[in-house]
Amino acid sequence: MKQIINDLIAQALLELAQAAQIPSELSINIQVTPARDPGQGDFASNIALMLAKPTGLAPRALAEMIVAKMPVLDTINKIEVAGPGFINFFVDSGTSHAIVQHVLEQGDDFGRSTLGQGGKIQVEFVSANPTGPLHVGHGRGAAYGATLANLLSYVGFEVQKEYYVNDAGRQMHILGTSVWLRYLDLCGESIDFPSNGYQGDYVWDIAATLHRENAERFHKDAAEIYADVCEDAPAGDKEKHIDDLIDNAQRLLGEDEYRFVFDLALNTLVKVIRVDLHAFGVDFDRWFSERSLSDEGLIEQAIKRLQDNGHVYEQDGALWFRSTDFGDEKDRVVCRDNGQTTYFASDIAYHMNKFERGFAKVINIWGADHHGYIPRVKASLSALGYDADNLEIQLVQFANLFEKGEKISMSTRSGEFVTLKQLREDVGQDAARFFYVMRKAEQHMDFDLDLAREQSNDNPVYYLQYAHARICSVRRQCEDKGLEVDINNASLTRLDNAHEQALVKHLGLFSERVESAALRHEPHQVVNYLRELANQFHSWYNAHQFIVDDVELRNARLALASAIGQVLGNGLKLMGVSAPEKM
RNA sequence: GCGCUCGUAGCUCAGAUGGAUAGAGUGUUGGCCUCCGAAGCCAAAGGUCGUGGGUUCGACUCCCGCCGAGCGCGCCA
Repeated sequence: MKQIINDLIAQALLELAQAAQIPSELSINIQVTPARDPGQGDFASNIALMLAKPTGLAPRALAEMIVAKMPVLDTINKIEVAGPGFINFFVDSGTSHAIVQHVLEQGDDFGRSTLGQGGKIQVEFVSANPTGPLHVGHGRGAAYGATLANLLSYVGFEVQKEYYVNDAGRQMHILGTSVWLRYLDLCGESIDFPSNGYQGDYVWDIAATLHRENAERFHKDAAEIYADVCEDAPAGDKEKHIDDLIDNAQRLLGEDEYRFVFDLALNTLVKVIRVDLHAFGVDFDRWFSERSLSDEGLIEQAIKRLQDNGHVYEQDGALWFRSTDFGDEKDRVVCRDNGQTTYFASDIAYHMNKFERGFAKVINIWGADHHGYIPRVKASLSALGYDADNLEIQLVQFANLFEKGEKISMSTRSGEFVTLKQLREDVGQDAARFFYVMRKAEQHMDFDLDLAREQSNDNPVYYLQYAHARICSVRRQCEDKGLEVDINNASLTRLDNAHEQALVKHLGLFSERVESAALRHEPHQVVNYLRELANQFHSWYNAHQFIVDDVELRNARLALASAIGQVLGNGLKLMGVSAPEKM
């Protein structure tokens, strides 16, 4: 309908141009928006306001001219000029009502589109270091990423969901060494656990498994372990302290044995994370190992390609990528003076690999604390010869947790955090998923745990689910009463009160809203749409009886109700939220 | 100091490419179940859109200054 109106305006403008009443070469961007008020019809365009200046005509006069040139269509009852020069379109109710039939016919596919034309798009999200279980801070990215992937898929993209596993690097070594030290404790050694080690209970669990299955295999003497180790904080340097311990662990155990402990810790936690996410309704198509990049020589390849393109120089014994040539604020080291490549070098190789895999678009969902990292990654893509615009980095702000009115400070290192699993068990899967995507990603969000726990029945998600359950209940009532119900051939023109007309109009906006939410990466748009739909439904429900003696009217109302239920279900499914038939 | 994300009702938040009278939820106050599910509906109240300028027919939206919040600014990951 919107497109039809768009065409109408375009045609009218063309005729006006041909009649030389307006200049012919105008850059026009016709805007047709859903009207906000029934008195303003169904759709409105501000075209006359926008063209007032370039044509030198008064907005209202121009609007009248445009309207006069518009062909008469039987799908549009009335076109009028209002306000400062808006053109309002009143769509024939029979035409509007067709949407109800359309929804019922399309069913679960209503709202789908081919907008993406099968374009390959990758969404990488969560990608938390496997140094501990996921906590509530990771939940937002998980829920958001999964929903965004659903949306993109729904509008016709071929979407691949990926988790980048940081299985190389210092943090993982600290974890491996933490596990080993706990293991030594279980072996009876007296261990002064490093302040910078990972202190969560899960570290003990992994150490216990290591001890149970391997007995004394990795047992070394505490005196040797602490030989030549820098003193821990507060007297010494806690960073140096842990690094020395890692060095000793590698030396005493040897490469293979050290790797065994390291991999046990890594694999255990990756599995914990995968199971947690699955329970949260979030599944990935691929878990990409950071370590595989160096194993397969991709980091070398990436650096060589940068060198070949002339974007690398040597200084102070290190290799630098001249990212300032591409807008970064300073150049970045890719290979240290000790010969080791940096984390950034891995990331360059990783992103190169993403595009080598043929993705037309790559979306990274990052915590907002990584925003300073964006320019250098984009710079590296440009330097490698890719269009950096095909990498879209979506930042997600942290959710501040509040409990008993106080902000909870969390730290993976200290083991003090609320896990995603705990949250899910507290407030329920549906509420947790819904809560996270209710708000715009860039918006700072307060997450009141007490409220989420104690008032979970007041969570907005129930408002939507309740509407769906009510609709199902009405259908059950009809069955119980043995009433004749034929929603597929209903006389939809009987839907003539204000509530019904508003609902019909709102149903017609779903597809467009889903597309907008997908392209703009804003799942909350769907949430808001559904809340409005549920609200209109509840109002209608309270104002009118559905199960009436008039069969024709009853069928019409049940058809509309069913269509609403269908759209609610489709929308909730996109967010990973269930649409219960009973509550 | 520089950069990024923000600042909208008591609180939590919506307000796409600038458009008509800035909206929900929650909280407060008052109504609605002999009637399809009251986890609902209706009504009232609540605002200098952080602030000061600018751009124009029109600014919550765009530009600049300032105030305030969070986060970044390593040969860490």
